[in-house]
Amino acid sequence: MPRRATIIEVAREAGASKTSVSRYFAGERDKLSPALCKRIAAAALRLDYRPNQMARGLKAGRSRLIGMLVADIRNPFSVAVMHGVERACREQGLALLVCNTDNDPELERTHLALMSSYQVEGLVINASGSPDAELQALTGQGLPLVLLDRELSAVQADLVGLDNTRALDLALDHLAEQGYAELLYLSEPPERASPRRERLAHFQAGLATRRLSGEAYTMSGSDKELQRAIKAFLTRSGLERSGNTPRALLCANGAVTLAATRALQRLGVRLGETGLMGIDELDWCALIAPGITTLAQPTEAIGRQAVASLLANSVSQTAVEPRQHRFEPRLIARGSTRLTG
Amino acid sequence: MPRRATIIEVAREAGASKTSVSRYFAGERDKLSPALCKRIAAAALRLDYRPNQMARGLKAGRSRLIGMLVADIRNPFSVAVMHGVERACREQGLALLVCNTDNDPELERTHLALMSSYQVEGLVINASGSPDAELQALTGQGLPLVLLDRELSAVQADLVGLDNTRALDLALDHLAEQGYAELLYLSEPPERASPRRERLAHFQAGLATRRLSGEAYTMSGSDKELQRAIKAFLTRSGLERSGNTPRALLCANGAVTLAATRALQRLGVRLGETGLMGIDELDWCALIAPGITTLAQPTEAIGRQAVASLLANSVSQTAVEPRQHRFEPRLIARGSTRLTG
DNA sequence: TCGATGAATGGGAACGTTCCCATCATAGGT
DNA sequence: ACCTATGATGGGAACGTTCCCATTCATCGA
Repeated sequence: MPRRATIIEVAREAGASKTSVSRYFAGERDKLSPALCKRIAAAALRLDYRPNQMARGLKAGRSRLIGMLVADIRNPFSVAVMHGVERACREQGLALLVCNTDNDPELERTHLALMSSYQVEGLVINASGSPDAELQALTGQGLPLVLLDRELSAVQADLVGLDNTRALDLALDHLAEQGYAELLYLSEPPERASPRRERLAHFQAGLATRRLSGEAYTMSGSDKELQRAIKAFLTRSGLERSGNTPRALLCANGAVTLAATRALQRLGVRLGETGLMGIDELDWCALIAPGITTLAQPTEAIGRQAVASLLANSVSQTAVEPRQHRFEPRLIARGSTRLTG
Repeated sequence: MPRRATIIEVAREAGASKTSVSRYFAGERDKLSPALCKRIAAAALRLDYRPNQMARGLKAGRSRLIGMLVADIRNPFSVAVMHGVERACREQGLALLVCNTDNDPELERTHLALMSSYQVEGLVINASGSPDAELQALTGQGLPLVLLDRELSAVQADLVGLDNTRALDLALDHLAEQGYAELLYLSEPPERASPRRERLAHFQAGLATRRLSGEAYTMSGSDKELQRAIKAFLTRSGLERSGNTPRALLCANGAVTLAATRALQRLGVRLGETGLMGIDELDWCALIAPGITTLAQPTEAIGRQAVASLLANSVSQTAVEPRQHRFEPRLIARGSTRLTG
């Protein structure tokens, strides 16, 4: 079983020194004479040489590795962003070490330690808990961090994510325009995740100016419970105006949209007549009866920006003020927010 | 900015030698006296020491890294398997380096080289092209490989994936049982991906014994084309029996199911009356009108088995005969294969 | 009492790089 | 002709580990 060739063997084969070979592969070919370059290239090809990244990482402290910590890898939003991150990394010649925490703060800590032990050069973090101490330690060591989607107040780092203010403005405008007057906002528990809090807050804040009435429900447990809450919202008599005003559900993210759709189907509700709108665009939103209206996040751009921020922060070692990169959602209007009456 | 502590510093702090500290962290604590263990533990804690995996990987040749090459990271099936792989790795103290090739054979080659340069200890490969030469080189170096879902005849490696024979038997049995007699099998181009070929072959092979008639259509291009093909299938007069026999569509994977569902909706077809069934279970299959019948793959198990195979092959250096691990799908019967008439 | 055994511990080379510094030739300015 | 700047190249230490090989010291059977 042939061992992999080392830089020394290439050097010997090419009749050069290991320094020259190292230079060649470190992209300093302009410092080498064309003749030497050619010899090294030939030798490397003959021996199928590839620089050992472990050795590189050890000596130079440059692992060329970016870590990405994802709260839930089965969330299509996360995967879509990851796709953007991956592309951006590739363009920079970086590899991506992915860790999924399954929303377990304990596992999150473990994985953070793991990534740091691999000397990652940057970390994209979609937090599940609040590993503040760990992250502070890492930034303290000069490791560039980017927070993805979820904010962590104790951590000085750039944030990339959705412009939640804009998102809720868009959503509320659209729903109001379409004639819905009473809204039920559905969200997962907002305590731990900052976008949930922000969205909820902006939902509440945006109602008055549009003369909408609305309330929020937090999905804590079972589908059953959610179904009951929706039913209660839909069947009770009008609040502000007399008679039955058009009502709509607004879902805080893709998971909620899924659960809400399920519940509405069980209740036998006709979409459109009862409005339904969700943040996050998913494959199937176009397929449910008249189509579900969504706000699509520019996931690819978010991913790319995450890497860009990382790179920017690793260049300027001086601790710059953390920046926020908020991206605009795109409204995809479909039948679920079209009153048929 | 504090540099990270090294093994030497821990040794000094603990009043021990670096060898002992190394032993401690390599899991050879039983070779150390309890007193020394305690001192080292305390020192490591005080200095927040973490072994440098790059150095480890260099010296011992053990990177503790597993590479996973995914053809399409936005495919929910791939992500689900990846989730299983990740869990299994975690249990073994392995980290996962993920590369997405976006179905680009060229990129696949690049990523293979990348992973090998990180000295991964095993490779899970969901191939997009046929990087035979590269993979042979890697196995030649003693790197354990596992093929995921897609077979590569030139490569001697275990395969984990779906039992496609069983899958098509299940599908055809179910459809026949439900009273459908004429089938249209929809697939993406079967040339390059072995499961597509296998499924198609077993579809064709399984028709006769069940007295089904069927044909296959390959989705090459636009939704429009697919829609036209489906329409042709549905509207032409009965083939074997006179009159209109019940007809059904069978989709080779999740992506096809999505496209077919879209097409059927455009055509205004009622599901059930026209049967629809797909391989791969997706979030939304339960949500489309009467529910779409699917064959669910045990993705988690597939992922775990991939890692298990890797581990098995890295222990026994003797080239064992490659094994195939074929998993049974689970039928989830829904309304889309229930004749209402 | 003594060498043999074995357990606990430590010193140092090696893993494959990078990078500082040295060397050497060539050329250019005086 | 000489000194120096410049460019091409190479030697060797170092990065933080692991692991082979000592070394020490207590224990034990004869």
